[in-house]
Amino acid sequence: MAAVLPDDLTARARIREAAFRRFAAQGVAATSLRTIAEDAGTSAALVVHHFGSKDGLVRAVDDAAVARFRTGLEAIGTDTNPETVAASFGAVFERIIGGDPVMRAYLRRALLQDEPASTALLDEMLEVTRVGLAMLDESGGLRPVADDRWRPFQVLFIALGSMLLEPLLQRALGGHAYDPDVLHDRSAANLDFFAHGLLQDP
Amino acid sequence: MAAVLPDDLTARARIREAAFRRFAAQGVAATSLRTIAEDAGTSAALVVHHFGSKDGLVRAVDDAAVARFRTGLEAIGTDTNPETVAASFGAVFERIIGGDPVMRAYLRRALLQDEPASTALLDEMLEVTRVGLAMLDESGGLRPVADDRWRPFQVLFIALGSMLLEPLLQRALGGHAYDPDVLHDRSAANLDFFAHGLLQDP
DNA sequence: CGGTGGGCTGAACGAGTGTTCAGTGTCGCG
DNA sequence: CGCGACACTGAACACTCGTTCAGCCCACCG
Repeated sequence: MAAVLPDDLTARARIREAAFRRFAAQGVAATSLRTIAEDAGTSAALVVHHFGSKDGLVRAVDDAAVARFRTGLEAIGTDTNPETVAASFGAVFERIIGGDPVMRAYLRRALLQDEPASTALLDEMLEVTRVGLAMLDESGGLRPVADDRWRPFQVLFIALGSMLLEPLLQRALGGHAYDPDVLHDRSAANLDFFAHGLLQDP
Repeated sequence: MAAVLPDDLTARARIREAAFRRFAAQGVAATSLRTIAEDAGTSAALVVHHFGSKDGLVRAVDDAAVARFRTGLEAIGTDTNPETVAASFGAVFERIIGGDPVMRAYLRRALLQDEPASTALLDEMLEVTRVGLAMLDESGGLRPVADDRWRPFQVLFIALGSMLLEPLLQRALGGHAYDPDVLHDRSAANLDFFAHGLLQDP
């Protein structure tokens, strides 16, 4: 069951893309070079020829994924309107990865490991969240709390939760968790949650 | 570097425990039967003798983990005081797994897969969350919202986020994310978040 | 034209995998 | 005591893994 990949890519690019998909779907350890080679329509030896070793391939795939993610992040980073920032908090990462199931699966696996690439990605997300919160704070949009260390994490958990537990959502919703309609509803609910919390005022 | 395991367990139990730790730390695919056997102080053949196959061992480890988790859950499930339920929302799962780093790592990996055991665990967590929310709602503690489908997930994401991203927290905090003091502060912050949200009232 | 170099291959290697198997020791029961 | 049942072992099996290597093809350059 070879994955269908565009023919108009170099073999090197086809290999990297095939590896990206396999790593996302089943993890690095469970994916053999021969499987990747078959997906890419080449031989295992060519994989080594281009990337030196399996580790080299893993690094190349990681780098490409990080770069792809950063590009999406920069496109959003130009948005400095506090109100929009607040409204899109829950949707920021989802806008980047909402349309890319393979990327979501890849991130899901990457976030669990403590390899350099994963570490960098996570720290970056946390930083973006902190910057956004700081902007919101300057404009007086944030409710003061006794201990503000946890706010970035709370925001991040809500934003990433639907990605990390996508399979659970899929099951519980009985449909695609990243369907545009579903995503829209969820973002609205998250914004409401950020604004007022869950509990009744006493 | 064989892991230190109690001598007063049957070989079968030692094997299961060693497998539990290895699976949690490095995943199933990256763990060989010989490594597990060495940790348990026995031979690879004995692993097969007791569990039939590696798959059988995986299933046994999964079952044991699920059982252990359920036991913790039942101990909490008897608590029906609405106020306590609200106060402990963020800490419910953390109280079960807060003192057990191996269990946390195991869950972290398990939640990503869609094997039966992982699926059952997650669905169970979601169900517990729903029941807790329903109790809270009956006592009038929940703020009415337009779309309440997402509430259980929001609660679950906050509760599970610190476990799923424990390595990130560890890095960002510069200390143990499940240190009792840290855990206490985080639970308080989460309760505040649930109560009032993050944003300033207009 | 010959030559050079890079993309690319199949076959092979050694290491490690899960699993099988014949056989050893050691209990408890009739 | 004898005997079956059971826990347990080392050696071997077939297989897959990542990696190596000699060599093929073909575009490009002098």
